[in-house]
Amino acid sequence: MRIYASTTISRLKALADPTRLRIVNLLAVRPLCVCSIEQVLGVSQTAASRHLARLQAAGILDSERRAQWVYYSLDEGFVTDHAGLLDYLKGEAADDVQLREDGARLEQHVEADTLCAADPEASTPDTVSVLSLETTRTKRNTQKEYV
Amino acid sequence: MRIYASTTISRLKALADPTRLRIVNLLAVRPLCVCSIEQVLGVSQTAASRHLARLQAAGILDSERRAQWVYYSLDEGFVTDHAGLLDYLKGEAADDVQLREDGARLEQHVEADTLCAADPEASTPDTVSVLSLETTRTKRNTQKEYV
DNA sequence: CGCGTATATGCGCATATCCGCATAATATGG
DNA sequence: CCATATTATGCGGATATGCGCATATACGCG
Repeated sequence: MRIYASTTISRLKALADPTRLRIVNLLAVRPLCVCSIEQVLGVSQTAASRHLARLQAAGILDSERRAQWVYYSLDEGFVTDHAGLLDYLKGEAADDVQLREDGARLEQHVEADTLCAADPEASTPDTVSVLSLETTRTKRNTQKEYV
Repeated sequence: MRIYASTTISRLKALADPTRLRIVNLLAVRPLCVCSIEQVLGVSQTAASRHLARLQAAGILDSERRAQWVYYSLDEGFVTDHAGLLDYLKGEAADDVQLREDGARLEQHVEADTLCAADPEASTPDTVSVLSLETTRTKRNTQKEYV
């Protein structure tokens, strides 16, 4: 197995995949759990999990477990240390049909409140217990008909 | 063979390779012929040619034949349309040991005038004939002892 | 604990990538 | 035309990547 001399390479490699770029495009809007990403992008659970792991290994994403769900978000260090790269990608995304459609689809799900679980941004784990989230949506598959 | 939905992906894929990033790092300084790139980076002729072709296919490099030599340079359109990406890469290069060493080695070759052929920037093909280049260096292998 | 949901991972397969060797293609000069 | 130098490319092998299937793991709940 090859070890890359620079992590610049692993970052670029991580971003050089259509599905992973779509994921970063979504997470630039807001953190999401794995099942939401599956929903919005229409990719398999396996693919979503694997691509997310790859992006996290490259230092691009961070993850936080909350109950059964794992929320992925852009890594804070990545956002600050590689703002130039992120800005470039956002510019490219604005010109890309599929990435724009993904963003629109995400927005629809947010407005219709059809994402699999509560908004992770609404509160930090410290202030509100996971147990108090009554709006939790269950069973990933109940959403699949909407797609 | 897969066709990528967006050329953003092919650009990132092209850059997501250590040797190709080293090549872009050199060509950001000045255009170079294939044999000079071999010299400075210490890579095989095959590898240099293949990586250059990949970068050119992604729209990152441009090439111009002059006599037996093919000079590669950063594509003008790439530099203007993707300045953000290029700037990011330059910033990363400043922090990368190998890329800095490559730059220093290139500078040494330039100052010692040990590159394989005359400076392509000195003149355009229109103003000065190829035949007038007396400083042409020949036989790629004569330089190899210096490495 | 046992069950259901969400996520991660081992495995095999198809394909892509990277490399070196050999050779072809291009260009110059005698 | 022939020899030489530079660059490109066909080929095969080693490795990496992406995917789906099946299964393991983590978590909350009753």
